[in-house]
Amino acid sequence: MLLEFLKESEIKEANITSRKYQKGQIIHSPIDSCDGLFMVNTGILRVYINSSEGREVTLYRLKPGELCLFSAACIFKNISFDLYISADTDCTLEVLPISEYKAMENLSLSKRIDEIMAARMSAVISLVNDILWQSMDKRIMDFLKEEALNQASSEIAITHEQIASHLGTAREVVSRTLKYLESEGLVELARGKIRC
Amino acid sequence: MLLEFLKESEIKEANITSRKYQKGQIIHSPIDSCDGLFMVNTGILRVYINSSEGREVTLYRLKPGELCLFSAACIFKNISFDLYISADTDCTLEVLPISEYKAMENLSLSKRIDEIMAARMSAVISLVNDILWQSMDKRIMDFLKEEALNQASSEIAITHEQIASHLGTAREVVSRTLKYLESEGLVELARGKIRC
DNA sequence: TTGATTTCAGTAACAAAGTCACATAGGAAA
DNA sequence: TTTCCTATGTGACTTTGTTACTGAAATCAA
Repeated sequence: MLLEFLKESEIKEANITSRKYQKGQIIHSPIDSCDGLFMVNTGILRVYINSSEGREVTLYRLKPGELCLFSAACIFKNISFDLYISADTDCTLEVLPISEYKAMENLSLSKRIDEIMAARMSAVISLVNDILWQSMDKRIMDFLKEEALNQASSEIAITHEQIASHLGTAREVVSRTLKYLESEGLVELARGKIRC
Repeated sequence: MLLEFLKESEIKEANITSRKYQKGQIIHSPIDSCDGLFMVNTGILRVYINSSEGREVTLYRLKPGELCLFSAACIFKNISFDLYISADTDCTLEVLPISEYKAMENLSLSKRIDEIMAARMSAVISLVNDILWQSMDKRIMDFLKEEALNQASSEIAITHEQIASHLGTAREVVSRTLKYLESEGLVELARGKIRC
């Protein structure tokens, strides 16, 4: 899929490889600042940041067909954030080594990256909007619905702690809110899973 | 300054114009989705979003020499956010009409836009970090310090309401926090101005 | 200049969300 | 079964957001 953005001549030279990751594995952290350009083939990636106290928040998730830019953070100057990327499910990626990307002079790829960047910006701005102006009830329900789609089941395998890490809040807050949602009949709770 | 990214031949053809705005004026809103590519010559722009209840939060600010991408939102597909841009101080901009940008096939300009976009992303991610994990005290003090630099004076002309709009919170919260900061001797308050 | 109006700031009472310190409960492993 | 680890529950408290006012300072109009 990565190939569609490359010219015929580039495809021949490009040393595109494939990688597999298991659910939960960390694919990229600030330590490895220049992995390559990833294209998601199967599975879902989670892109997130960390607070100094170890709390997390998911910025956006990447699905099959989507290109992961910041795994190759080094190609962008002026960035000062520490992004982490992990496998939200088992997944396979296509990787274009960064040296090959840098050697390319491909206007359509560059324009395509402009667009992808704008889409990621869109996601993060939408996150700001949610954090500031949505109630925790709604954020949790929205997250559960999305997760039910991702897992293709209304019975979601997830802990309160994991939900808290996605939403950037505390586990206790998630537990408390889920209890309330259960009392309203909106979800059913069990250890490590939620039906909605 | 916009010119430095353009080729010789493009400069000749480019119909770059200059615009002036006064402090507080709205430069771009979701209604005008395609103004052109702005370069800040003098002054400071404020890029922000609005909640459905009319609350605001500043995503980032643009200073002289910086390029404003989302004033030409139409050049990016996949964006679904409603950005507003206003003049934080009196300012002058150089404008490259969007039709001219679209006609260009300029790899270095496109790569440059990748980088600028990454820098904006950096700012918004840093905002997420602040909103989630910084105390209001610190966010307000940091904002005041930045504002003192921008206004080149420790006596800042600003209302509590305006600070609240920058930080995405309520005026009452700013008033309460400023009172506390004043009691700690960190700021001096007067109607419409703050010394820090 | 004075009174009316608008804008800015203060405040109290309450609600929602985050923090801290622990208690309990379900499963897995020994 | 007992032990232990992980997940969840809960109460007390702090911080931030909301609502509904009040009063004070600036501006405007006659």
